[in-house]
Amino acid sequence: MTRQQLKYKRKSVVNRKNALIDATLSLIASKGIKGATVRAIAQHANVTQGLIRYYFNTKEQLITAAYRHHMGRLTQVTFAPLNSMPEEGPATRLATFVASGLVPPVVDPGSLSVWASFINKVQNDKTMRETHRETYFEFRDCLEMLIREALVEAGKPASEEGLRQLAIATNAVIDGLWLEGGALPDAFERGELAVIGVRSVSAIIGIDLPEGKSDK
Amino acid sequence: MTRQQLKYKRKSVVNRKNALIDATLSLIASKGIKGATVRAIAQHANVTQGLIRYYFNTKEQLITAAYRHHMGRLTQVTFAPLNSMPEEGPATRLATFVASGLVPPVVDPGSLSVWASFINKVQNDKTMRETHRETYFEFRDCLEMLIREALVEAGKPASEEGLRQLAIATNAVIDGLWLEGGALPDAFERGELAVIGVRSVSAIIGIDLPEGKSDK
DNA sequence: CAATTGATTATACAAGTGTATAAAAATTGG
DNA sequence: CCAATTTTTATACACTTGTATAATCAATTG
Repeated sequence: MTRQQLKYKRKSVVNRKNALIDATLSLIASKGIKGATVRAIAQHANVTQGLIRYYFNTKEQLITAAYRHHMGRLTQVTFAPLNSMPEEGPATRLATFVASGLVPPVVDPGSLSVWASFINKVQNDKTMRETHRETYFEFRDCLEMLIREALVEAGKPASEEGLRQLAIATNAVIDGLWLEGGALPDAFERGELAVIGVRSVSAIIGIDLPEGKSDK
Repeated sequence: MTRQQLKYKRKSVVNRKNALIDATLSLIASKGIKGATVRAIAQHANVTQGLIRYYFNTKEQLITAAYRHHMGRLTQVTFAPLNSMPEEGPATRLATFVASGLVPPVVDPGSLSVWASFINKVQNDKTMRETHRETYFEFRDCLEMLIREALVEAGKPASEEGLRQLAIATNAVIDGLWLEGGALPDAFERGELAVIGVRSVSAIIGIDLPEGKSDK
């Protein structure tokens, strides 16, 4: 009584894990957390459901890994432009950083959906809460540094408390525009959010920032 | 073979519906959307699970009603202070409006969790998308009006396009601070978000707004 | 190329899910 | 106070969920 089994190709561990994580994020992005069942994930990744447990002891582990992956990608995409222009002045660097978080693929309904789906787990799971906290402060500290340098350059240095508040405010502008762009993608012109973001940050810290981010 | 049935009190339709909606929102706030099962909701509302279907044809209906209820409450709490001071000047009214959305119970982990839990459904369900759209533009249009009046008062009227962008930016500041306050409640002092919010909006629109919102 | 190891599939299972329906209790009207 | 109606409970059901395990196939290695 031999059972006929489908043919398959073996993949490396990281390939499989990434494929499963991608399938998970893709499903959460489109159908929410409820759409990310083990069976749906397996189907989306073109494997059978048993394989998931071979790579992840539990579904919770897969979900947690997917969250880290998503946040890591957001961070990476946002920081990349900054790292590729180490020789520019502080004002330009700050403007670039702000704008890079306000265009696709960071601003995106799916990206927002994934982030939102994890919020509750972040609040209840200690590990995820720590990941979230780190991501947030990584952003904010970077902003604070960029703002400090820009203010020094302009000859208007601020106090530590002042810097903290400016960083919180600037971060809020970015997060708020990111949120709105993801929640109502049709309500804004292309590139509009980035322009508004840079202009607002410019006003908040009291420094003229270069707006016309050359598309190259 | 008569079965022993528990005693109970009958309640009015609106009372029951509200109780079920409250239980739903409470569960979503603490345990996320997955925690809001019909059985858990019924237990939280001290009824048996069958009753839910008596008041709501389907669980989807209950969820949708809960979403409307939550958004309506947020709107109400934010607009209440504004409506209670119709005789104040535009600047004061704007500052009050901004600040009222940046203190509890609007800024709150549970409130954020509920909002986030619905984001995906909002993107996929036409009815909920419309509710969301209306809520957003109700806020933004109100902000735009307050900003317009404040600018006129200060003798710096802006163009329509300029006003639109200022409203988007101001709304983003509020949303961003709201989001951060709900996601990391321990990261900010009490009242800090409101102060930063008013100060930022002040800088963005270029008008001095009264900061010290008297606690009365 | 045979044998062993490791990856993948197939299948089963218990628990939880939303929904459906009949019985029982509470309320109302005559 | 009895009959009719509405609200609430109790129970059942089919389906989905995450997990567990054994069979089977692919790759590696000697």
